[in-house]
Amino acid sequence: MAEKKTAATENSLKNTAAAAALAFPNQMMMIPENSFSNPNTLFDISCEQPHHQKTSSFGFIDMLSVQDFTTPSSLFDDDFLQNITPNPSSFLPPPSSTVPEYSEVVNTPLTPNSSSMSTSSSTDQPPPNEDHKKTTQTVEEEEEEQEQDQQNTTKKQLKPKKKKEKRQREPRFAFMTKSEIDHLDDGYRWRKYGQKAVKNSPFPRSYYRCTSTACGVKKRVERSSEDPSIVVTTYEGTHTHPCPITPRGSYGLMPAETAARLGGGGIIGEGGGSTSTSHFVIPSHQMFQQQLTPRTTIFQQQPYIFRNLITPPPPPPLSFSTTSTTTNPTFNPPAPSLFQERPFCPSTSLARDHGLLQDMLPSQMFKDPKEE
DNA sequence: CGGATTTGACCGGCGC
DNA sequence: GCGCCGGTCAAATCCG
Repeated sequence: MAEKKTAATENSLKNTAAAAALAFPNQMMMIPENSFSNPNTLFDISCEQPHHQKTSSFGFIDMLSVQDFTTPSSLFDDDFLQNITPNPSSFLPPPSSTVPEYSEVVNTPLTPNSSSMSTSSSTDQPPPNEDHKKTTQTVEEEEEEQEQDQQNTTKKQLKPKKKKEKRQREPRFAFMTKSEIDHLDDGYRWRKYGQKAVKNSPFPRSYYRCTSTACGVKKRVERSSEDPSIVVTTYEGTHTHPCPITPRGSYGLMPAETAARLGGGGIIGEGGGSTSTSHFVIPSHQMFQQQLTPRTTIFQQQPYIFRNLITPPPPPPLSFSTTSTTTNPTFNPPAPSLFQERPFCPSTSLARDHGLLQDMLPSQMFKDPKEE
């Protein structure tokens, strides 16, 4: 079970990265979490976004569901892939190889401003050496810790935890989305369990948990204090269940399993309940063009992989909440095929994702993070 | 009425 | 040791 979970975790990381890259080609950035407050990094790619932004308005859902791009582009290099998928040839690697939670990948910023992003890092990020320790941890240890962690989590965090052992965190993925909607619908059902005021920010941070039992995936949603139009969504953990999305429209074609591995990623649907959703579609060829623009900046730093997607402010949110790819009045989704063409083949999705991941991000982005 | 949200309290980690 | 802060709990409340 733990093994399964671990593998899933790894896969989620991989898939999420790929999906994010696919979905937000020219908007995606991976940056340290505390760089969220730095709008410059965002504007670097968002404000200057040309007209094509409209067509790049990828929804969160789309991002998570679109995976089957078969592009020859090779934007990922092995470094990154190995960090994300230590065992690229196999998608059932030993759990210890997962450790994406501390995958240390910092991408070389493509923008001048990005330096600010690379310098900052989350406070709870262990030093690289520690990462290594983690990665070299034995499978048993990992599993035990994960189980313990899970138990602690499921039972109650108020319970005394094992000393020494720092609470291990699931891999986290942060998305920055330019949206009026705080809680983007990703196809999963979330229950809000807390809200806290964010220091130095007028906007509170909301805490959500996947409502599915035994699924400990959490996410945090907050707005950038610098740019209120930007929503930072941070996922933590991996779904252990299929996406509960209602089979509406083409989204139903997305393999639930894959969605579940997306660490909060999923497909649009009723899942979010009252929350509105973003929905964007972009043609694959366009995506790849865009992702090659200089404004595409991707940062990764352990233990998180941050993806910043700046999506244009959605029209009336409700217009995005549909699963139909043609409901966006301001944007003509060229490719329902993005979803429909994708074979329902979860078992191969990982391999696909791997390839996608590799294809989606510039190799230079995944060079040695410490080069910064 | 059941599920989701709100919100104040609580806990643990961390820095000083 | 203490205070700050992020994260979580859980009772109260809201809502469909």
